[in-house]
Amino acid sequence: MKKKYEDQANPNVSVDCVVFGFDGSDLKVLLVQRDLRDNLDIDDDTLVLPGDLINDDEDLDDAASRILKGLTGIKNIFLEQIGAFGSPKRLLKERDQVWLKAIRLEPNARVITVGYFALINIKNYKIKPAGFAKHILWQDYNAVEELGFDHNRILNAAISVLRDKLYREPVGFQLLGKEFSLHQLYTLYNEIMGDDIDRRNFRRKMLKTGFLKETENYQEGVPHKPARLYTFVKKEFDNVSKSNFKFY
Amino acid sequence: MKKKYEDQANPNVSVDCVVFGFDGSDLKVLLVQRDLRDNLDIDDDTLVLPGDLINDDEDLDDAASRILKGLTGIKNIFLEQIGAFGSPKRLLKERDQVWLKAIRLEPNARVITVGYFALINIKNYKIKPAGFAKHILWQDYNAVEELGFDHNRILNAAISVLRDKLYREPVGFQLLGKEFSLHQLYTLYNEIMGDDIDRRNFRRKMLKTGFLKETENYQEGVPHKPARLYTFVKKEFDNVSKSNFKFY
DNA sequence: CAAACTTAGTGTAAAATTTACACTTTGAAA
DNA sequence: TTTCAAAGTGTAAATTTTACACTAAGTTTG
Repeated sequence: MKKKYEDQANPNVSVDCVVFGFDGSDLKVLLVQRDLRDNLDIDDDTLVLPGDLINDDEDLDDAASRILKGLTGIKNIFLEQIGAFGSPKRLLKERDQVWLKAIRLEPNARVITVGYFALINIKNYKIKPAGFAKHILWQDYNAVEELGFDHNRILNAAISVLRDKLYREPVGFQLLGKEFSLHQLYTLYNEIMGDDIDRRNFRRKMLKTGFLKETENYQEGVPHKPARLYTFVKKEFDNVSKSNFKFY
Repeated sequence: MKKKYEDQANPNVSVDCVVFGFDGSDLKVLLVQRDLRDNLDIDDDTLVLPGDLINDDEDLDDAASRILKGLTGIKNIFLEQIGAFGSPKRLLKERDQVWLKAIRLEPNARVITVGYFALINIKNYKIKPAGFAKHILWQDYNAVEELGFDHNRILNAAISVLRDKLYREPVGFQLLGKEFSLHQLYTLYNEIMGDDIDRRNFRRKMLKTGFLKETENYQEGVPHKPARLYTFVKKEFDNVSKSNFKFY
C-alpha cells in the first residue's frame, strides 16, 4: 500500500516524532508497529517512532504536526525539533530494507530524518481503541528495546533534550493535566531526572516562585488524603525565568 | 560553474556552517561572498554562511567537515549540529533565486539544510590571503547584516547554542590558543555572554575547579605586566562536570 | 468503629555558593 | 622616572541549597 500523497513526498527527507507521555508514575513513549500501520504482509513486528516523508511544499514542523494529528487526532501539541539524523547507513538493517522495498517508491533513496519531540498528557489524548490500537502503543520508556532504523538513537537524543528542557523550561506541565498536585509534579521530575530529589525542598522551591496558582480543587477518588491541585501560570513564570530559574 | 561533484550531490539536503572565532576582543563569524566563491558573473555581493549540498554517500557531519576543510584547510575542528532548517520558503528571495539558477542542477528543488556550528582559534587557522581572501572574511558578529537565504536565522540559532554551551560545557577553550591567560578567558565570556561578569569572582571560580593548569609561561610582547598562561585539562573537567558545574 | 495504611503537608539549622567591592604589583612605553 | 594598562589578590554579607522527621487527613480493612 503506497501512501496516496507519496507523489508529493520528498524522497530524501523524513520526520520522526518522539512522543512522550506520563501516566502518573512512568514516562511513556508512543511507538508504532510498522507492518500493521502500513498493512504489510511481511513477518516483521519491529517497533518504530511515528514518522513519514515530508511533502515537498510542507514545513518540517508542519510535517511533524501532521503525523501527530494522524496518530492522536489532536493539533496544537507541544512539539520541538531535536535535530537531523543523517547517517548514510541509517536504513541498512535487513528488516528495514524489506520494509522500505515494500512501501517506498524509491526504497534506495538517501533519507535524512529530522527528529521531533512532543509532550502530551496521556489522559487527554487517549488512543482510540478502534483501528489505531492495533499498531500504536504507549511503551514504558525504560522498557524500549531495539527499534527499527536509527530510532533508538533519535530516542536517546530526545530524552537528553527532554531532561535538559525539564531542567530549565516549564515543559513538565505539558505532561500533566491542567490541574495537578505537587506530588504529581514531583513524581514526574523525580522519575525523568533520575535523581533523588528531596520532596520538601522541591515543594518549597516550586511554590516560592509564584508560578503555581492554588486552586480550590482537590484530588478525587484517591484512597488517602486528597492533595490540593495547582495550575501553572505562564505569565508569572516569565518573570521568574528572567532571573535564570532552574528546576531541579 | 557547476561543481564537479554535483552529480553525487543530493539535491534536497545541504549543510551550512556557522564558524565562530574570537580575536581576543570580539566574536567573529566566517562568511562567504557567494558570487566570488562560485566565480559567477552576476551582480550580487550577498554574504552567506559557508555551505553546500551533501553528497549522497556522505554523513552530515562529514559534509560539514568537508566544507570547513575547504575553507580553512584544517580538519578536526570542533563541530556540532544545531538543527535542521526546512521552511519551504527559505530559498525564495529574488537574489537567492538568481544564484540558484546560475549554480544548481535542480534550482527549484526543495532544499532543507542542516546547520552546524564550529569553533576555531582564529590565529591558528589564518585564512590564506591568496585565492581565498577574495571571497571569505571574518566578520564581527555584531556587524552582520542581512545574509542570503535563511542564514540569519541559522546564525541566530547558532549563537543561542554557543551561549548555552559556553554556560555548561568547556567549549570556550576551543576559541583560544592552547595556552591562554585568565584575562583572555574572561574577555571571551564577558563578550559572548553579554553579561557583566565580576572579574575577581570569575578568576576564583575558574581556578577553584582545578581544570586550569598553570604553566610556567607568561604573555609576551604586551605593554603591561604579562599574565600567566594556563592550559585546560579535560580530565580534571570531567570530574568537576559530574557535579553539574556551571560557567558564568 | 477502630486500627492500619497512604499520601499531604509543614520548619529549621548548617553548609555551600554567590555576590559586591578596591587596592597593590609589575612590566613596558613615554 | 613617571605614566599607563592590565595582573593579581581577600573578605564579609546575602542567598541558596541541603539534610532531615513528624503530624494531619482521608480511605480501606478487619
